[in-house]
Amino acid sequence: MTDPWTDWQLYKDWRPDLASFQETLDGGQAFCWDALDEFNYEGVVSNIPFRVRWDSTKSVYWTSYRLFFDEADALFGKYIGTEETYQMLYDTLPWRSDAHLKACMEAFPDLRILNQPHGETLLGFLCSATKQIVQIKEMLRLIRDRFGAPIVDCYRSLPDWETLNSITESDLRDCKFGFRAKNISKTAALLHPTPDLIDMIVEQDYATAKTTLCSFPGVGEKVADCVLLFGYQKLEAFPVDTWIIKAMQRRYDLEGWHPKQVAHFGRSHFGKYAGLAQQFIFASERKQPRK
DNA sequence: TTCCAGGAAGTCG
DNA sequence: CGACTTCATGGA
Repeated sequence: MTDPWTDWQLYKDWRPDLASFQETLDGGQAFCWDALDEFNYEGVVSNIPFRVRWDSTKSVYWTSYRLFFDEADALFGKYIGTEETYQMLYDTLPWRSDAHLKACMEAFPDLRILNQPHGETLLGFLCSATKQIVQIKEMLRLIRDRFGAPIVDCYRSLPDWETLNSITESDLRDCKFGFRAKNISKTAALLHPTPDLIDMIVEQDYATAKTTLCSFPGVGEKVADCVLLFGYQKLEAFPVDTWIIKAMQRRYDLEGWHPKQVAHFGRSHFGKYAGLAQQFIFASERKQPRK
C-alpha cells in the first residue's frame, strides 16, 4: 500500500515563524487540527483531509489525497489567504500608536485569520461556551467519528446542519456536548427550512449578519463575533471572551467594563480590522503562564 | 476542593 | 436596566 500523503505543495503566500504557524492552526480559531508533532498537523476541512507542515526555512507545505488535489489546492489558498492581503491588514492596524498591540504583533508576526467553512465554524463555536479548546476539539472529534460523512479511509467530515437536524439531543449529549446539545438541536431545526441561510450570511454586512446569527439559539454576541471573524471574514468583529476581558482591563485600563463596552472600545480603538488585532491580543494573553 | 473554561438565556428586583 | 442562576463537563 502506497502512502497517500504524497506531492507536498509549497504554499508560497505564507512564510510564518513557528509560533504564528502553530497559533493560527491550533490557537482556538479552528478545532479541526491535530498536532502529529510540533511541525506537522492533520485535519479535515470541509470534505478534504489535509496534512500541513512547517520547516525551518519558514516554508509551509500542504498535501491531501491525490483524488482531492484540485479542490484541496483551491480550498487551502482561500483558507489561509495571501501575503498581499496580510501586508495591507498588518500595516493598517494602529500599532504605531499602540505599544501593546505592537508587542503582541511582534510575538506572532505572521498570525492570520482563517477563512473556514460557514457550517463548521458555527458548530464549533456553539460548542465553545465555558469549554477549553482541547475539550471543544474532543466534542467535535466524537460527533465527526460517529455522525460525519465518510470521505476516504478513516477520515470523515463534520456533520452538516441537515445531518445535525437528524441527530437526537441524547446522541449529542453522548458526545459530551452537555447543555450545548439543546442549542445545537434547536439551531439545526431553525436552519432546516432554509438550508441556504447559513451561506447567505456572507452577503450581509456585519451588523445584519450579526443580528441573523444572534437569532440562532445558543448564539450570543461573543459566539456570533467568532463565527463572523473566523468563518465569514468579517474583520470588524471583535469577540470578547474571558481572556480578552482580562487582557483589556489590564493593558487598556478598562477595569470593570462589561463585554459589550469592551467590544465597542475594541472596534473603535483598533479600527475596521479590529478582529485581527483581537487575535494578536488573545494569542499573546493566552501564552502568558497563569493569569 | 475550588476555580475556571473562547457564554447564553432565563429570572428577579 | 443590572445582578444572579442554571446549564454539563473536565482540566488545572
